[in-house]
Amino acid sequence: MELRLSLGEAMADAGRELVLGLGVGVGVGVGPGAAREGEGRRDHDVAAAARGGLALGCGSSPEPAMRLALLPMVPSLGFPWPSESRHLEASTRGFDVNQAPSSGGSAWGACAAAEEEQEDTAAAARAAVSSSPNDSGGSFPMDFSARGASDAAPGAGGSRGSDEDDGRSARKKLRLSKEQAAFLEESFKEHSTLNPRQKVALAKQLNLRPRQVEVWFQNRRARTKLKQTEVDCEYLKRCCETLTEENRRLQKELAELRALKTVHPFYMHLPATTLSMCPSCERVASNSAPASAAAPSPAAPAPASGAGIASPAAAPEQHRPSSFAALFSSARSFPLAAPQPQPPLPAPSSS
DNA sequence: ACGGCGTATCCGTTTACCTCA
DNA sequence: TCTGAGGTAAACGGATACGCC
Repeated sequence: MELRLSLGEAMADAGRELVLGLGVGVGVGVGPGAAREGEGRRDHDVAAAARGGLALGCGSSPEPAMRLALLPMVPSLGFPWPSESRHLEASTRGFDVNQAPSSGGSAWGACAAAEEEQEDTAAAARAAVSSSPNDSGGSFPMDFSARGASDAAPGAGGSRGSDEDDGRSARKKLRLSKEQAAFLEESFKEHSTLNPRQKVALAKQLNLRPRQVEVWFQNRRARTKLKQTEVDCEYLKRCCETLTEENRRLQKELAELRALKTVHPFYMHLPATTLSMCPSCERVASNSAPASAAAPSPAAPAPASGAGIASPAAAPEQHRPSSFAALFSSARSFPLAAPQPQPPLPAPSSS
């Protein structure tokens, strides 16, 4: 597995909240399935992923064993978004992959008035744009004029409006001004999807075509998803490394124990009460019952076909592990992230 | 129930624009 | 100063889902 990771600077600096409950078999559900909400539309999948939440499910577990909230939680700005079932609550969002533009006011507060008047807003946007061509947004915040807006304006109004609508053959790609981008970013932080009214209102506010706003949000969602995928890859990479290290440690321990058994084959046939506990068993016992040192060891022999985790509740009265099965059955009780130091091999008792 | 239509989003791709060596 | 490579982001077209009639 080769993973290349390139986290954005904002992501690298972002405050992160890592909630782990990782099982061994890491099944990955990023966005879809892991955070599906209700209707089962793809919109929700991406939106859920865009919220910065990662759910890693472990196989059969019905609920995600791990939730990764890697992006900073941005306080709600209280924009007046219309409540729709497909829209997500603002409190759960917080992605700001690129930057968090500092905007003094509410983007949607500024748009609210524009949203009220809904009649033929596309035509109004056209008129607004045509009034300020090639102005690189010098009159922010209330007058957004894109560079080269005059080129983009004629196609306003129609979904999938193309530059060829006005007879031009080559599409002219205009760069949004910093102010426009910041405004869109603010809006996106509040809601990652737009309904038609919001789109038109934003377009009018920014002197852009609704199609441009739509495309910007689409691309923005794609960027968020890409960043989230990179973060997911990084986490899975760390998981893989941890598990590899754990596997390596267990293999080494197994080899040592086999060697021990070969040197002293009679070791296994001695009565349990005459055996001295090997360091690994000591470790298992201490991990399983740290609070009750005087209590019988819970590291009882586990069935070979068990789930691999010795259950203290299921363990009958046992004094000491009489075989190495307890060791193997309890291996999973070790915390993955904190490999245990390797104790030296016990000097085999010759008595 | 089924199909047609309009509209929405997502995805992959193209391409204009920008930066830098 | 010019130029080409590479990156970024706007825009496009197709696929698909959903609601309405």
